[in-house]
Amino acid sequence: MTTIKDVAERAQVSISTVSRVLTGSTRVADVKSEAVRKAMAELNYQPNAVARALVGQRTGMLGLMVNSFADPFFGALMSGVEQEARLHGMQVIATEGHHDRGRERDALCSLLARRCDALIIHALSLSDTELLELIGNNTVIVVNRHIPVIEDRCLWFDNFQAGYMAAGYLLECGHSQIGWIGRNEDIPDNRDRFAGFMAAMAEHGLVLDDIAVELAPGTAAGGYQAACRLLSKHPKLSAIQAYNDVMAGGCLRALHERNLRLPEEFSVMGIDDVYLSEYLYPQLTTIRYPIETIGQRAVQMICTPCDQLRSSESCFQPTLIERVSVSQFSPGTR
Amino acid sequence: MTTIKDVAERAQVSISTVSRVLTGSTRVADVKSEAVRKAMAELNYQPNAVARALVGQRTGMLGLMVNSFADPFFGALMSGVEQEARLHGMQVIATEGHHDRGRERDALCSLLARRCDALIIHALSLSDTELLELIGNNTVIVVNRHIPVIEDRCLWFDNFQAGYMAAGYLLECGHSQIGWIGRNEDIPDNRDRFAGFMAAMAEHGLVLDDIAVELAPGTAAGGYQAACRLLSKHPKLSAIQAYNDVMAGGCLRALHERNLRLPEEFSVMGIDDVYLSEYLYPQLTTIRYPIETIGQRAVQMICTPCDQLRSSESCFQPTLIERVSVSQFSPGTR
DNA sequence: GTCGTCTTTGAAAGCGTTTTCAGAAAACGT
DNA sequence: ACGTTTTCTGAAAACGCTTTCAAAGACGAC
Repeated sequence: MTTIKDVAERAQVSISTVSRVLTGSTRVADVKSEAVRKAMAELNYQPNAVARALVGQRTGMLGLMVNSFADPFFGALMSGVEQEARLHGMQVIATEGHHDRGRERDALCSLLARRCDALIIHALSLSDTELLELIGNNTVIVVNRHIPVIEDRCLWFDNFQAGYMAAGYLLECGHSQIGWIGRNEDIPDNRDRFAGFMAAMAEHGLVLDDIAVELAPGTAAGGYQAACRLLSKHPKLSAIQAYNDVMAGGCLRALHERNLRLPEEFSVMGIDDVYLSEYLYPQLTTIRYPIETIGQRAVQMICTPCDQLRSSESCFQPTLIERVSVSQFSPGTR
Repeated sequence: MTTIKDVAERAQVSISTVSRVLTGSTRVADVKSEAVRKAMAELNYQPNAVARALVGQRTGMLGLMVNSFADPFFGALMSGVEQEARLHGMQVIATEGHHDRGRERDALCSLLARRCDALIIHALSLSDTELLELIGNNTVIVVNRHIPVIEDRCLWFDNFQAGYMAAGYLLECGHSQIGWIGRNEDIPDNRDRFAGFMAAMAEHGLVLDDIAVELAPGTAAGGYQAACRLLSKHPKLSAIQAYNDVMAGGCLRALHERNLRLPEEFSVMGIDDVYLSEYLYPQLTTIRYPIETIGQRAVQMICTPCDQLRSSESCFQPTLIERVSVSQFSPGTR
């Protein structure tokens, strides 16, 4: 690799001068500056970002931890982060946490050791305390999580409202026999969405006993299994609300297998609005979780000086995406 | 940030000694080693990876360029890369190329400037020459592309065979009126898959004129549009072969809208076997592109000494994934 | 012609490590 | 008790850059 020294030699100047034309910090005489530029081009010189980071105490790297790269939800998050990062001349360095405490811990340590200028974290398994301890006083934005102590550095989603809105929409469409398919892990997202769902049901005079609930892993297969159980136990159901789009996808399969015409005979609703939901048949009516926007926003919070940052909510609100999978309840169709 | 110097001071030793217990390169007396370890723990010391990289001429970073993080195909690639990288103690640093020459160039330069130990590249827009020029003599694995000059550092997929296999399967199922939905961009993948498709058709005595072909952007929407055109122009079709799963997804929508019972009345086949295809209805029969494996393999090629590397093919072979979307042709069903 | 001011430049220190080198201390053999 | 080997340690150089500092010239004012 050619270094600043090689350039200096070739251009017959000191390395300080080369550095100066590189950073543009100080005026250098046109003759020399030209010579340096020529030498750099001839040697195909590329400044060493590692050395720069060491002396400048700034790596230009943005550490990102997500659960899994393969999950479209995180794909969207990463895309949002990368786009905005590029705008600010930063490079994303990413790790998977895999919903595992040890891995999440390792991943964070690794990012920290690499001296990222800031971290964007989506951690599922670490407790608030552990997380806080790990991040120390590094610049960190926590995504999809509300940790009161560092509320100003969290961006989260109103999961309660999402569940509430979803159920509200189904009720509005005339459904009253609505099943819930949730995750069998006790994570806050699940709790809150279910709580929102229940709140809407309660407002319509429906209480827990009336409601069909099945829990399963948060995968398509899980959604499928839960739907199968739900359908056999509660034949009068006319709609299902799933924890998220992925589970809703599995749910749709179960319904197709029973040869139900969708959405005429049965309605399904998701939450998240991932990439996937447009491809499902019928296209999934869902609640949008603006995860890509949250990714962008996180980077903005990091890269924009506080006073320039248009203040905005840390809690993102859900919006209803009306597609095809939910229809007006028509009794007796089935 | 606490440095090695702080630790040395607290442990009453020189920084050399601290460094030695850190790397484990040389024996140090138990007393001192203990003292150092204690000091490190008390100060919560974490070695600075940047400084290490500078002196060690090794960053432990693996640069990865893909088209888009949000695309499930690349999600799978990234997952494969990250898993294997972690195994080798390397950190992935990722960029999007966005199928844009300028961006791909910038992205590569950025990764190179950061002195990644190796690069894994999926570039769509850069020409072979440009790519070769950019990578210089850095360690690089090129994915999904066959550049003869550096064949030993390429991993690609037998797209011809994939197209051939897909068409072969449809023909085997008794279909003879088969449409092709391809991309309207002239990229090698598309060419090769189509060529394979045509070769299989030719073997069965079908020539170009008999075959319905529609081109569109390589998205679900593109697949949908192409399918609509195809179906209206060629009412006798009983099957469609799509360029990939995503387009096949759009294609399925067009068929659903026509109220065809799938797969009894119409068969659809994809290529890639992305995350998505299991969620489609009916679940997509497709040709598997082992992209995650390719990602792992790329990292192995980088991190494993040549002599230990079980030699294996650079060209990955397709496999048929039989799901539901293709059925035996039964004349008159429709 | 002398002085002060400005511009431009190179030397050198420093960023946080690893590693080489050589010296000190301990252990060993006779 | 004395040389010799071995073990352990600290000083210092190096990695490639940025930035401070001070010196050298250039320039204008008096």
